[in-house]
Amino acid sequence: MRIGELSRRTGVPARMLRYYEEQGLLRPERAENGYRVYREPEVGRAQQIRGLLDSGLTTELIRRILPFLDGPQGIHLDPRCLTAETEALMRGEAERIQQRIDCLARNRDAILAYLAAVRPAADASTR
Amino acid sequence: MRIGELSRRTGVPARMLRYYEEQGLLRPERAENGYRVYREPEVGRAQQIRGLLDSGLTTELIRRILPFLDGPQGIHLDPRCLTAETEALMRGEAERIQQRIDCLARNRDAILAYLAAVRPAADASTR
DNA sequence: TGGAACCTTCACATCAGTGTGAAGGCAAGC
DNA sequence: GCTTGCCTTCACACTGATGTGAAGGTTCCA
Repeated sequence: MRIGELSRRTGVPARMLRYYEEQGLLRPERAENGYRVYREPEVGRAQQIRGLLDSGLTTELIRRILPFLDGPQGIHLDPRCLTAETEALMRGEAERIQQRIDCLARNRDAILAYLAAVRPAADASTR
Repeated sequence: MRIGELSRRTGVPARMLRYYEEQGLLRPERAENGYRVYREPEVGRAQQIRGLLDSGLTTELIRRILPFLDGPQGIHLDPRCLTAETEALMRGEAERIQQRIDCLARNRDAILAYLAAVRPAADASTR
């Protein structure tokens, strides 16, 4: 598929898909006329990148951990490519991601606790 | 305490503390000489703001939900101030925060699953 | 054949968060 | 006193992510 369709299917502006490519996050092939050609897996990939960026990760970090994140089932990288340094990076990043999660969860809970306290019945009725 | 001490205690640069104030996130009092004077609760508050910014929330959003987030125990806002619109905003934000959490958790799991698969023993030994 | 809708690259602009430095006032110790 | 360090405001600059527009090539359909 071309960039327009991927944009429509993911909700990610075409401009951003080009930017992600520029940053080394997506590597679409090219048709003979120069058009970008995306395959099916790029749909999830683009959304994943979007989510991580929204969560405060930088393109630089995403680029480094993305190779290890190929979907729920698959480990697509030869373990021999994993240097001790890279492993340390990944453990550190997992930890920092965890800290973000904890921070967000605390604040989500605070919001929900407030709402539950103010509108005791609403929580059940609106869900 | 003054801005320097708060900065040292929180790890947040003084420049940023001034910026958060400019954005309406912190409201320190002023000494007679014009110096900012922070109280004890601002320590946690500054760290909370930092964490939320790092997690991709904007100062504008933080400013709007912060009044409802006054610590684990306390609801410091009169429920009569909660309009239906504000309540909807908060529910929406709680949901978007949840989406961020889910995204981060998925990727954290992917990282850890990869590491566990590559170094089956390391996970237990390094923790 | 022509127009509509898509694609390309290039470039400039905006926004939030952050860094940094200048110029000057205040406070505490030698 | 003077120096040192902290504080103030103001301002300019950078970075990363994003918006937007220009100028031009491609695809497709009527």
